Amino acid sequence: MAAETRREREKAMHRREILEAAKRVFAQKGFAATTIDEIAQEAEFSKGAMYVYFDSKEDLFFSLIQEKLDDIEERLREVVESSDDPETKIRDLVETHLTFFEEDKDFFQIIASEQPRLGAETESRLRENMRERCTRGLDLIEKVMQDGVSAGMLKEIAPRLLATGLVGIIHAFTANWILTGGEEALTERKPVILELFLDGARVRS
Amino acid sequence: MAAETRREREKAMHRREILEAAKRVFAQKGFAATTIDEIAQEAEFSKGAMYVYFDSKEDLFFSLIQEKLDDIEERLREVVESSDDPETKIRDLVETHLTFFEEDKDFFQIIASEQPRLGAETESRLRENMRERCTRGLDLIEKVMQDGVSAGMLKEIAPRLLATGLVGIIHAFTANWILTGGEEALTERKPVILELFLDGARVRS
DNA sequence: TATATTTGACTGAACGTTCATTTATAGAAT
DNA sequence: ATTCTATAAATGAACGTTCAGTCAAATATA
Repeated sequence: MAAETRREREKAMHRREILEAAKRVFAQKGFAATTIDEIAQEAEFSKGAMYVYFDSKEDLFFSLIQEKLDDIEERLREVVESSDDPETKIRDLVETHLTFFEEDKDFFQIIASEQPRLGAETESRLRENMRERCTRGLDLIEKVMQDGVSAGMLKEIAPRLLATGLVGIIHAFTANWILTGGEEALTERKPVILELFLDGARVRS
Repeated sequence: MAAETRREREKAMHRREILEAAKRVFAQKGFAATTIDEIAQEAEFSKGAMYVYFDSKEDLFFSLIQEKLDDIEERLREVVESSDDPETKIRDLVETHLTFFEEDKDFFQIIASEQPRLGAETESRLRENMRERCTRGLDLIEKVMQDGVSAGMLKEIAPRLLATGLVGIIHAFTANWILTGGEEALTERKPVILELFLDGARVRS
């Protein structure tokens, strides 16, 4: 009975297509400025079809976000749970981030513009959920930093700040990469990011 | 004739009040989700009064943004034009940024969430203007980095990337500061930011 | 009294959501 | 094979709401 019918396969496919279309529009306009009509047009379905697959605009948006956040969280968890030393973990963490954003610029644009507003209070359960997931991701990186400090590999700086700093650099470089057209691969910037984070910008005296 | 009447003074004052109120609402909800009615209520004026002082919602938003961007650009320019050495300039640059955001969390929230969408194409002249100003600010910092590299004080890394990295760290720390309630002064994090940017997170071997 | 300021009801357009209807499909009956 | 039937998928017109922006009237000021 695991045998899927063609209808089931097509329905799942259509759902995917709508999600992909929505991602492109949300990335360009942001959640509030995006209309269901635009998404429907981009997905080449009628407006009504949107409500066959999703309950509401919010539901559509968060289905999108959550899938991706689950994805990156899993990838980060794999890196963290690998039994390598802290420095290798940091290098892999950067690699994972860059690869992820390179694969999906649109998703980066979405979180880059919606995440800042997570600080503002809100009554939505879905937004609460998104904040929680983002926090969990940072927690993972913080853990790696904690290990690095304990191992004497990283300076005695609050691990949360180390995590914040590294993610900040990664995001800034990604934004810059998108802004400048994204010709070369984003992952090419991995060495510069690591050099900057690990040893800083100053020439040793 | 430079003598301002009370009416003129009051009108200018009311304009300020509306701008301040708008800033609070925009910071919490973002441009698209903010309504003129909310701003009017926050400012304790009628909706109609908004259109006495501003042409449109966009006009109101960009009046706000531009004033602040002018302000910080001027402050940064002062730092850059001071004839100190590159390292001092970088330290002052960080100080200036942190002081500015500490004075005005709301403004930080606004640019943090609207700036990412500047990458997406748009037909608005005002958005174009905002992008230009942001770019000019980064150009200024890039110039400092360029000087640092030329002076042999900074590593041979593309100055644009150095500027991007530093601003990324500053923004990340500011966002973290706001998210955690902002108890202690943001400027207290200046030493950590500088340590991180100049010498990195790794313990010297 | 004349002028400047402020108001809030109003307008028309845009939006999210619903739903009666149409279209497409899969299986049953002939 | 062909027709019939039941079900699922897709549509787009219609609905109620919200919102940016307007304006005639009211109020305050000089």
